[in-house]
Amino acid sequence: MAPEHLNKEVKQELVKEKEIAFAEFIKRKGLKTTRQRNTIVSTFFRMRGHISVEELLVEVKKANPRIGYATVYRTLHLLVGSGLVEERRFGDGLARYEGHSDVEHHDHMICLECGEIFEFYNPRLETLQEQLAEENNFKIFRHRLELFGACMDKETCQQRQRKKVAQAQGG
Amino acid sequence: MAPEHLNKEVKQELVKEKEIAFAEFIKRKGLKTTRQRNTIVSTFFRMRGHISVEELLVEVKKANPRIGYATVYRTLHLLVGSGLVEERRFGDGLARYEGHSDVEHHDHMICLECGEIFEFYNPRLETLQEQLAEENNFKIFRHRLELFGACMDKETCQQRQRKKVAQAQGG
DNA sequence: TATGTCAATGAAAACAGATTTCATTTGCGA
DNA sequence: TCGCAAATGAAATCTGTTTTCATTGACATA
Repeated sequence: MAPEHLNKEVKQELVKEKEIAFAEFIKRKGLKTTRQRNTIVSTFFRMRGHISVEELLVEVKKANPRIGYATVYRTLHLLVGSGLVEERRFGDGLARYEGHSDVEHHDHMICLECGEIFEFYNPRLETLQEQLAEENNFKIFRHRLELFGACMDKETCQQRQRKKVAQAQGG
Repeated sequence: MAPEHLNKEVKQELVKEKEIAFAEFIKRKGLKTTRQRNTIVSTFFRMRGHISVEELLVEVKKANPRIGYATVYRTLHLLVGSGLVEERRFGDGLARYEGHSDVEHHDHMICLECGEIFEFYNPRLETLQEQLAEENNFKIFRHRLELFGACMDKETCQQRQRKKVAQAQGG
């Protein structure tokens, strides 16, 4: 269930949740709540997509024209630090920022030795797949990614596997 | 079969092939072969991994100290344009360059409507997976990535599929 | 509510990587 | 060999981001 299928009230609820989560992060770190930060954070979470600093600043200035680059940059760094926001860089030299979606699928890492299955999720991976699909005129409905290997935590697990694979290198 | 399993002669052969491929690209574009470009290109292909401009320049200067930043940048852009080299950007603000491997596995895009299977390969996707695995103390031996969706070329294919998916949104 | 402290702010300067400029050199087709 | 467009190299410039620093403001404590 991706965010675009959520209705408006639910979205606003999510925005509020994120603002609260950020406020908690700020408090936890012993930092201060300021009008500027509130403006920037709530503006950010109300925007969609991959947001550049420039784009965000434009919106922020509508609420408070005195807020400048520096504060936007600093607040974005805090957002990234809080884990609520992801920084991305495509080829154009601009940093772009994206709020995490809360309800997402996950991919898998599967240990061939001990059978353990790790779930993971990475937004960059998702975006990249979308990009590749778009370049190939393909529209993704769902995908499956499975990484097969060995978990490094368990020494024996890793070592035993290495021998097995040496003779039969599957791509 | 990944590059690290190839022996030394085969590797040198690959380097030579790439140099030739680049020379052909240069000729095709009506550009000129120069000592500097040859030096930079052959130095680059003899290096491993994700190479920054700085790193490359250091090596290049060992062969010809008069070669400067500008020429290295310009040559790298040509290499990227030729398709022989991939530009990457991680978070550190430095562009990094990586020569394609020739013998690689591929992933799949699968059209659920017409059943067509597209093969694709993208180095960024591979690298990202490696990064994620490393962050999770996981060593990848192989992986499988399948993108399920619809090919946009065929209008009907795309449209019909969209209806089907609307009711059963698989992640 | 008033006070003191230290983080936060904003404007401008600084910074860093990448690109462009421009005078000079060089590759290469005629 | 000649002519000319492309390439080079050093320096200047550009652009996105970070830092500086004087000032403001949040908030714990009195």
